[in-house]
Amino acid sequence: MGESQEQKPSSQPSKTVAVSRPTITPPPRPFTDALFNGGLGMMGFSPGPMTLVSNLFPDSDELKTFSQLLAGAMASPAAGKIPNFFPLTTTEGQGGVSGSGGGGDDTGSRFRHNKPAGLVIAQPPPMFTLPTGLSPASLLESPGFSVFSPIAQGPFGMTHQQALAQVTAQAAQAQCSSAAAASLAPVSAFTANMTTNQQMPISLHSSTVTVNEPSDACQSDHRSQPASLIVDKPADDGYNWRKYGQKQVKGSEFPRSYYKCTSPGCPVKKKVERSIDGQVTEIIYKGQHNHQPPPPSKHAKDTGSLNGNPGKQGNSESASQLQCGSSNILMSKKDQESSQATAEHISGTSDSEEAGENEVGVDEKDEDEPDPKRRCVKSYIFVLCALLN
DNA sequence: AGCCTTTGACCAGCG
DNA sequence: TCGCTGGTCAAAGGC
Repeated sequence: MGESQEQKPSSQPSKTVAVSRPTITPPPRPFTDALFNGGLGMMGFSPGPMTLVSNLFPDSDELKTFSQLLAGAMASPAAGKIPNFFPLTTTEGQGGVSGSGGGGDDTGSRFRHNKPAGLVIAQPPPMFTLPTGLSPASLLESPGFSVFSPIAQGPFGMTHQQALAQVTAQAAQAQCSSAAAASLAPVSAFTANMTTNQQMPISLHSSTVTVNEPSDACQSDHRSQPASLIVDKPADDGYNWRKYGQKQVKGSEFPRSYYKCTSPGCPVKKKVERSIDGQVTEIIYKGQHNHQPPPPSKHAKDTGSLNGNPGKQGNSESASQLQCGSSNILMSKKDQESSQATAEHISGTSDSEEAGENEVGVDEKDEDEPDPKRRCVKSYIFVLCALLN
Protein backbone atom coordinates (compact mmCIF):
# COMPACT_ATOMS: atom_id res chain seq x y z
CA MET A 1 0.00 0.00 0.00
CA GLY A 2 1.37 3.00 0.22
CA GLU A 3 3.66 3.27 -2.35
CA SER A 4 2.49 5.46 -4.85
CA GLN A 5 3.93 8.52 -3.89
CA GLU A 6 4.84 10.33 -6.84
CA GLN A 7 4.20 13.82 -6.98
CA LYS A 8 1.27 15.42 -5.86
CA PRO A 9 0.07 18.40 -7.48
CA SER A 10 -0.13 21.04 -5.11
CA SER A 11 -3.42 20.56 -3.97
CA GLN A 12 -2.73 19.30 -0.68
CA PRO A 13 -1.65 20.60 2.36
CA SER A 14 0.95 19.77 4.51
CA LYS A 15 3.84 20.51 2.50
CA THR A 16 5.92 21.64 5.21
CA VAL A 17 7.64 18.57 5.00
CA ALA A 18 9.30 19.47 1.96
CA VAL A 19 11.00 22.24 3.56
CA SER A 20 11.93 20.69 6.68
CA ARG A 21 13.22 17.68 5.31
CA PRO A 22 16.38 16.28 4.40
CA THR A 23 17.93 19.00 2.78
CA ILE A 24 18.83 20.38 5.86
CA THR A 25 19.08 17.66 8.08
CA PRO A 26 22.26 16.01 8.31
CA PRO A 27 22.12 12.85 10.09
CA PRO A 28 23.18 13.81 13.39
CA ARG A 29 21.60 16.76 14.87
CA PRO A 30 18.20 16.15 15.86
CA PHE A 31 17.34 19.41 16.72
CA THR A 32 19.69 21.71 15.49
CA ASP A 33 18.76 20.60 12.25
CA ALA A 34 16.64 23.17 11.58
CA LEU A 35 15.75 25.69 13.78
CA PHE A 36 13.84 26.84 11.07
CA ASN A 37 14.45 24.32 8.74
CA GLY A 38 15.23 25.53 5.53
CA GLY A 39 17.56 28.15 6.34
CA LEU A 40 19.22 26.79 9.25
CA GLY A 41 19.65 23.55 7.75
CA MET A 42 21.99 25.02 5.40
CA MET A 43 24.22 26.00 8.06
CA GLY A 44 26.25 23.28 9.37
CA PHE A 45 26.33 24.56 12.81
CA SER A 46 23.94 25.88 15.16
CA PRO A 47 24.42 29.41 15.92
CA GLY A 48 22.11 31.28 18.10
CA PRO A 49 18.72 31.84 16.84
CA MET A 50 19.42 35.31 15.99
CA THR A 51 22.46 34.43 14.16
CA LEU A 52 20.66 31.93 12.23
CA VAL A 53 17.97 34.20 11.43
CA SER A 54 20.28 36.89 10.50
CA ASN A 55 21.95 34.67 8.11
CA LEU A 56 18.73 33.85 6.65
CA PHE A 57 17.96 37.36 5.97
CA PRO A 58 21.02 38.80 4.60
CA ASP A 59 19.09 41.38 2.90
CA SER A 60 17.24 42.54 5.78
CA ASP A 61 19.39 44.77 7.71
CA GLU A 62 16.43 46.07 9.37
CA LEU A 63 15.53 42.96 11.03
CA LYS A 64 17.51 42.72 14.06
CA THR A 65 15.51 40.94 16.57
CA PHE A 66 14.19 37.57 16.25
CA SER A 67 10.74 38.79 16.23
CA GLN A 68 11.62 41.35 13.75
CA LEU A 69 13.17 38.86 11.57
CA LEU A 70 10.28 36.69 11.88
CA ALA A 71 7.95 39.43 11.22
CA GLY A 72 9.89 40.46 8.27
CA ALA A 73 9.87 37.08 6.92
CA MET A 74 6.27 36.73 7.27
CA ALA A 75 5.44 40.05 6.13
CA SER A 76 5.92 41.37 2.84
CA PRO A 77 4.91 39.73 -0.16
CA ALA A 78 8.44 39.88 -0.89
CA ALA A 79 8.78 37.09 1.35
CA GLY A 80 9.77 35.31 -1.65
CA LYS A 81 13.13 36.56 -1.03
CA ILE A 82 13.28 34.89 2.17
CA PRO A 83 14.79 31.56 2.12
CA ASN A 84 12.93 28.77 3.62
CA PHE A 85 13.35 29.97 6.97
CA PHE A 86 10.19 28.52 8.12
CA PRO A 87 9.02 25.37 6.76
CA LEU A 88 5.83 26.34 5.43
CA THR A 89 3.19 23.94 6.05
CA THR A 90 0.10 24.46 4.32
CA THR A 91 -2.29 22.33 5.84
CA GLU A 92 -4.95 23.01 3.56
CA GLY A 93 -3.90 24.58 0.63
CA GLN A 94 -3.29 28.05 1.42
CA GLY A 95 -3.26 29.86 4.19
CA GLY A 96 -5.61 30.37 6.67
CA VAL A 97 -3.71 33.26 7.46
CA SER A 98 -4.44 34.93 4.39
CA GLY A 99 -7.93 34.11 4.40
CA SER A 100 -8.05 33.90 0.81
CA GLY A 101 -9.59 30.67 0.81
CA GLY A 102 -10.39 30.74 -2.65
CA GLY A 103 -8.33 28.74 -4.73
CA GLY A 104 -6.59 27.43 -1.96
CA ASP A 105 -5.37 24.47 -3.59
CA ASP A 106 -3.02 25.70 -6.01
CA THR A 107 -1.77 28.34 -3.92
CA GLY A 108 -0.21 25.84 -1.80
CA SER A 109 2.68 25.62 -4.01
CA ARG A 110 3.00 29.24 -4.13
CA PHE A 111 3.17 29.50 -0.52
CA ARG A 112 6.01 27.34 -0.24
CA HIS A 113 8.04 29.79 -2.05
CA ASN A 114 6.67 32.95 -0.85
CA LYS A 115 6.00 32.28 2.66
CA PRO A 116 8.39 31.79 5.33
CA ALA A 117 9.00 28.27 5.78
CA GLY A 118 7.99 26.83 8.95
CA LEU A 119 5.01 28.84 8.92
CA VAL A 120 2.23 26.50 8.67
CA ILE A 121 -0.76 27.72 7.12
CA ALA A 122 -3.87 25.90 7.35
CA GLN A 123 -6.73 27.16 5.67
CA PRO A 124 -9.95 25.58 5.81
CA PRO A 125 -9.50 23.63 8.78
CA PRO A 126 -8.69 25.38 11.83
CA MET A 127 -5.28 24.35 12.23
CA PHE A 128 -2.67 25.57 14.38
CA THR A 129 0.83 24.72 13.75
CA LEU A 130 3.12 24.46 16.57
CA PRO A 131 6.70 23.91 16.80
CA THR A 132 7.84 20.57 17.61
CA GLY A 133 8.29 20.09 21.15
CA LEU A 134 5.75 22.39 22.25
CA SER A 135 2.95 20.70 23.79
CA PRO A 136 -0.19 21.19 22.05
CA ALA A 137 -1.92 20.20 25.10
CA SER A 138 -0.33 22.92 26.91
CA LEU A 139 -1.39 25.28 24.31
CA LEU A 140 -4.85 24.08 24.27
CA GLU A 141 -5.12 24.13 27.88
CA SER A 142 -3.21 27.12 28.46
CA PRO A 143 -5.19 30.13 29.07
CA GLY A 144 -3.52 31.78 26.31
CA PHE A 145 -4.70 29.27 24.01
CA SER A 146 -8.06 29.73 25.32
CA VAL A 147 -8.44 32.26 22.72
CA PHE A 148 -9.42 29.50 20.55
CA SER A 149 -11.95 28.27 22.82
CA PRO A 150 -15.28 29.57 23.52
CA ILE A 151 -14.49 30.29 26.98
CA ALA A 152 -11.46 31.86 25.97
CA GLN A 153 -10.37 34.79 27.80
CA GLY A 154 -12.82 34.24 30.42
CA PRO A 155 -10.75 32.60 32.95
CA PHE A 156 -7.93 34.83 32.71
CA GLY A 157 -9.31 38.08 32.12
CA MET A 158 -5.91 39.30 31.59
CA THR A 159 -5.33 42.01 29.20
CA HIS A 160 -3.09 41.70 26.35
CA GLN A 161 -0.65 44.01 27.85
CA GLN A 162 -0.66 42.21 31.03
CA ALA A 163 -0.03 39.11 29.26
CA LEU A 164 2.79 40.72 27.57
CA ALA A 165 4.28 41.73 30.74
CA GLN A 166 4.06 38.27 31.97
CA VAL A 167 5.60 36.89 28.99
CA THR A 168 8.43 39.18 29.22
CA ALA A 169 9.01 38.23 32.73
CA GLN A 170 8.85 34.67 31.83
CA ALA A 171 11.28 35.07 29.14
CA ALA A 172 13.66 36.61 31.46
CA GLN A 173 13.32 33.77 33.78
CA ALA A 174 13.61 31.29 31.14
CA GLN A 175 16.84 32.81 30.28
CA CYS A 176 16.01 32.53 26.81
CA SER A 177 18.61 33.85 24.59
CA SER A 178 18.68 37.45 23.95
CA ALA A 179 17.07 36.77 20.74
CA ALA A 180 14.21 35.32 22.45
CA ALA A 181 14.00 38.22 24.66
CA ALA A 182 13.86 40.45 21.75
CA SER A 183 11.07 38.61 20.31
CA LEU A 184 9.38 38.61 23.51
CA ALA A 185 8.33 42.05 23.43
CA PRO A 186 5.88 41.49 20.79
CA VAL A 187 4.62 38.39 22.17
CA SER A 188 0.99 38.30 22.55
CA ALA A 189 -1.20 37.37 25.31
CA PHE A 190 -1.50 34.11 23.73
CA THR A 191 2.01 33.40 24.32
CA ALA A 192 2.00 34.78 27.66
CA ASN A 193 -0.65 32.64 28.91
CA MET A 194 0.68 29.78 27.18
CA THR A 195 3.88 29.95 28.94
CA THR A 196 2.68 30.96 32.23
CA ASN A 197 -0.35 29.13 33.00
CA GLN A 198 -1.46 25.88 32.15
CA GLN A 199 -4.50 24.93 33.67
CA MET A 200 -7.34 25.74 31.70
CA PRO A 201 -10.00 23.47 30.84
CA ILE A 202 -9.97 22.70 27.32
CA SER A 203 -12.62 24.12 25.38
CA LEU A 204 -12.16 23.58 21.80
CA HIS A 205 -14.48 21.12 20.42
CA SER A 206 -12.50 19.85 17.68
CA SER A 207 -9.96 22.08 16.59
CA THR A 208 -7.12 20.89 14.69
CA VAL A 209 -3.75 21.85 15.68
CA THR A 210 -0.98 21.40 13.32
CA VAL A 211 2.39 21.24 14.68
CA ASN A 212 5.21 21.66 12.50
CA GLU A 213 8.25 20.38 13.84
CA PRO A 214 10.97 21.42 11.80
CA SER A 215 13.29 20.48 14.03
CA ASP A 216 16.05 22.51 14.32
CA ALA A 217 15.86 24.40 16.99
CA CYS A 218 17.44 26.81 18.71
CA GLN A 219 20.47 25.19 19.27
CA SER A 220 20.40 23.77 22.50
CA ASP A 221 22.48 21.09 23.55
CA HIS A 222 20.38 18.22 22.97
CA ARG A 223 21.79 16.96 19.88
CA SER A 224 22.87 13.75 21.19
CA GLN A 225 19.75 11.86 21.02
CA PRO A 226 19.64 8.98 18.73
CA ALA A 227 17.33 9.17 15.92
CA SER A 228 15.49 6.26 17.20
CA LEU A 229 14.43 8.15 20.14
CA ILE A 230 13.26 10.85 18.07
CA VAL A 231 11.15 8.70 16.09
CA ASP A 232 9.11 7.00 18.63
CA LYS A 233 6.61 9.39 19.72
CA PRO A 234 4.91 12.36 18.59
CA ALA A 235 5.51 15.55 20.25
CA ASP A 236 4.90 15.59 23.81
CA ASP A 237 2.00 17.47 24.86
CA GLY A 238 1.63 16.25 28.29
CA TYR A 239 -0.86 13.63 27.31
CA ASN A 240 -0.35 10.01 26.61
CA TRP A 241 -0.78 8.80 23.11
CA ARG A 242 -1.17 5.50 21.50
CA LYS A 243 -0.24 4.90 17.97
CA TYR A 244 -2.99 3.17 16.16
CA GLY A 245 -1.89 3.33 12.64
CA GLN A 246 0.65 4.41 10.16
CA LYS A 247 0.33 5.04 6.55
CA GLN A 248 2.21 6.37 3.64
CA VAL A 249 0.43 9.36 2.43
CA LYS A 250 0.50 10.41 -1.07
CA GLY A 251 1.33 13.96 -0.71
CA SER A 252 4.13 13.22 1.56
CA GLU A 253 7.13 11.14 1.14
CA PHE A 254 7.14 10.30 4.73
CA PRO A 255 4.81 8.00 6.51
CA ARG A 256 2.13 9.45 8.61
CA SER A 257 1.46 8.05 12.00
CA TYR A 258 -1.87 8.22 13.76
CA TYR A 259 -2.11 8.59 17.45
CA LYS A 260 -4.95 8.64 19.86
CA CYS A 261 -5.01 10.03 23.29
CA THR A 262 -4.97 7.08 25.61
CA SER A 263 -7.22 8.69 28.06
CA PRO A 264 -10.53 6.88 28.08
CA GLY A 265 -13.14 8.77 26.33
CA CYS A 266 -10.79 11.32 24.99
CA PRO A 267 -11.41 11.85 21.31
CA VAL A 268 -8.22 13.61 20.59
CA LYS A 269 -6.12 12.27 17.82
CA LYS A 270 -3.11 13.42 16.10
CA LYS A 271 -1.32 12.73 12.92
CA VAL A 272 2.38 12.92 12.80
CA GLU A 273 4.56 13.03 9.79
CA ARG A 274 8.19 12.42 10.09
CA SER A 275 11.02 12.81 7.78
CA ILE A 276 13.30 10.02 6.99
CA ASP A 277 15.54 11.19 9.67
CA GLY A 278 12.88 10.61 12.11
CA GLN A 279 12.26 14.18 12.65
CA VAL A 280 8.78 15.28 12.87
CA THR A 281 7.85 17.40 10.01
CA GLU A 282 4.32 17.99 10.88
CA ILE A 283 1.85 17.20 13.53
CA ILE A 284 -1.80 17.73 13.26
CA TYR A 285 -3.94 17.63 16.32
CA LYS A 286 -7.53 16.98 16.04
CA GLY A 287 -10.08 17.31 18.68
CA GLN A 288 -9.91 18.42 22.15
CA HIS A 289 -8.94 16.66 25.29
CA ASN A 290 -11.80 16.22 27.60
CA HIS A 291 -9.65 15.54 30.54
CA GLN A 292 -6.78 16.94 32.41
CA PRO A 293 -3.31 16.07 31.43
CA PRO A 294 -1.88 13.05 33.07
CA PRO A 295 -0.54 13.44 36.50
CA PRO A 296 2.83 14.82 37.04
CA SER A 297 4.40 11.54 37.24
CA LYS A 298 3.42 10.69 33.81
CA HIS A 299 3.66 14.07 32.67
CA ALA A 300 7.07 14.22 34.02
CA LYS A 301 7.83 11.30 32.01
CA ASP A 302 7.02 13.09 28.97
CA THR A 303 8.18 16.40 29.78
CA GLY A 304 10.96 15.04 31.65
CA SER A 305 12.29 13.86 28.51
CA LEU A 306 13.29 17.29 27.85
CA ASN A 307 16.01 16.94 30.20
CA GLY A 308 16.83 13.46 30.15
CA ASN A 309 14.16 11.37 29.30
CA PRO A 310 13.41 8.08 30.49
CA GLY A 311 13.34 6.13 27.73
CA LYS A 312 10.89 4.75 25.66
CA GLN A 313 8.08 6.23 24.70
CA GLY A 314 8.13 9.08 25.43
CA ASN A 315 8.80 12.02 24.65
CA SER A 316 12.20 11.86 23.87
CA GLU A 317 11.26 12.89 20.64
CA SER A 318 9.45 15.75 21.62
CA ALA A 319 12.01 16.78 23.85
CA SER A 320 14.58 16.79 21.27
CA GLN A 321 12.43 18.50 18.93
CA LEU A 322 11.11 20.77 21.35
CA GLN A 323 14.36 22.09 21.41
CA CYS A 324 13.32 25.26 20.34
CA GLY A 325 12.96 25.29 17.23
CA SER A 326 10.23 25.28 15.44
CA SER A 327 8.99 28.14 14.17
CA ASN A 328 6.06 27.34 12.52
CA ILE A 329 2.86 28.12 13.73
CA LEU A 330 -0.07 28.49 11.83
CA MET A 331 -3.46 28.93 12.80
CA SER A 332 -6.43 28.92 10.81
CA LYS A 333 -9.83 27.90 11.06
CA LYS A 334 -11.58 24.85 10.11
CA ASP A 335 -14.54 23.56 11.57
CA GLN A 336 -14.11 25.41 14.53
CA GLU A 337 -15.95 28.44 14.33
CA SER A 338 -15.44 29.03 17.85
CA SER A 339 -11.83 29.07 17.52
CA GLN A 340 -11.96 31.30 14.75
CA ALA A 341 -14.33 33.61 16.24
CA THR A 342 -12.41 33.76 19.31
CA ALA A 343 -9.20 34.25 17.64
CA GLU A 344 -10.42 37.07 15.72
CA HIS A 345 -12.11 38.44 18.60
CA ILE A 346 -8.92 38.50 20.35
CA SER A 347 -7.11 40.00 17.60
CA GLY A 348 -9.29 42.87 17.86
CA THR A 349 -8.64 43.18 21.42
CA SER A 350 -5.06 42.93 21.50
CA ASP A 351 -3.66 43.96 18.41
CA SER A 352 -2.75 47.31 19.09
CA GLU A 353 0.60 46.47 20.17
CA GLU A 354 1.38 44.22 17.52
CA ALA A 355 0.37 46.31 14.81
CA GLY A 356 3.47 48.16 14.72
CA GLU A 357 5.47 45.23 15.18
CA ASN A 358 5.22 43.46 12.11
CA GLU A 359 3.14 42.89 9.34
CA VAL A 360 2.99 39.48 8.57
CA GLY A 361 2.56 39.55 5.09
CA VAL A 362 1.87 36.13 4.65
CA ASP A 363 -1.08 37.15 2.92
CA GLU A 364 -2.65 40.11 3.25
CA LYS A 365 -5.16 40.22 5.78
CA ASP A 366 -6.38 43.22 7.33
CA GLU A 367 -4.91 44.14 10.48
CA ASP A 368 -7.87 42.74 12.10
CA GLU A 369 -7.63 39.14 11.43
CA PRO A 370 -4.10 38.28 10.98
CA ASP A 371 -3.02 39.41 14.23
CA PRO A 372 -3.94 36.52 16.26
CA LYS A 373 -2.33 34.22 13.97
CA ARG A 374 0.72 36.19 13.48
CA ARG A 375 0.96 36.63 17.04
CA CYS A 376 0.70 33.08 17.71
CA VAL A 377 3.54 32.42 15.48
CA LYS A 378 5.77 34.79 17.09
CA SER A 379 4.71 33.89 20.45
CA TYR A 380 5.10 30.36 19.81
CA ILE A 381 8.54 30.57 18.58
CA PHE A 382 9.47 32.65 21.34
CA VAL A 383 7.95 30.52 23.88
CA LEU A 384 9.66 27.55 22.56
CA CYS A 385 12.97 29.11 22.93
CA ALA A 386 12.18 30.02 26.41
CA LEU A 387 11.05 26.60 27.25
CA LEU A 388 14.01 25.00 25.78
CA ASN A 389 16.36 27.15 27.54
C1' DA B 1 0.17 -8.12 33.08
C1' DG B 2 -0.38 -4.05 30.87
C1' DC B 3 0.53 -0.94 27.41
C1' DC B 4 2.38 0.27 23.12
C1' DT B 5 4.04 -0.38 18.33
C1' DT B 6 3.71 -2.56 14.04
C1' DT B 7 1.25 -3.79 10.06
C1' DG B 8 -2.15 -5.54 6.84
C1' DA B 9 -6.88 -5.13 5.97
C1' DC B 10 -11.13 -2.76 5.98
C1' DC B 11 -14.10 1.25 5.56
C1' DA B 12 -15.64 5.77 4.10
C1' DG B 13 -15.29 9.97 1.42
C1' DC B 14 -14.32 12.05 -2.89
C1' DG B 15 -13.47 12.86 -7.80
C1' DT C 1 -19.92 3.14 -10.32
C1' DC C 2 -15.09 2.65 -9.90
C1' DG C 3 -10.75 3.72 -8.24
C1' DC C 4 -7.93 6.30 -5.17
C1' DT C 5 -6.67 7.93 -0.81
C1' DG C 6 -6.92 8.79 3.95
C1' DG C 7 -8.23 7.13 8.31
C1' DT C 8 -9.23 3.38 11.48
C1' DC C 9 -9.42 -1.38 13.20
C1' DA C 10 -7.55 -5.28 15.12
C1' DA C 11 -4.24 -9.16 15.60
C1' DA C 12 0.43 -10.14 16.70
C1' DG C 13 4.48 -9.18 18.91
C1' DG C 14 7.65 -6.54 21.96
C1' DC C 15 9.04 -4.04 25.99
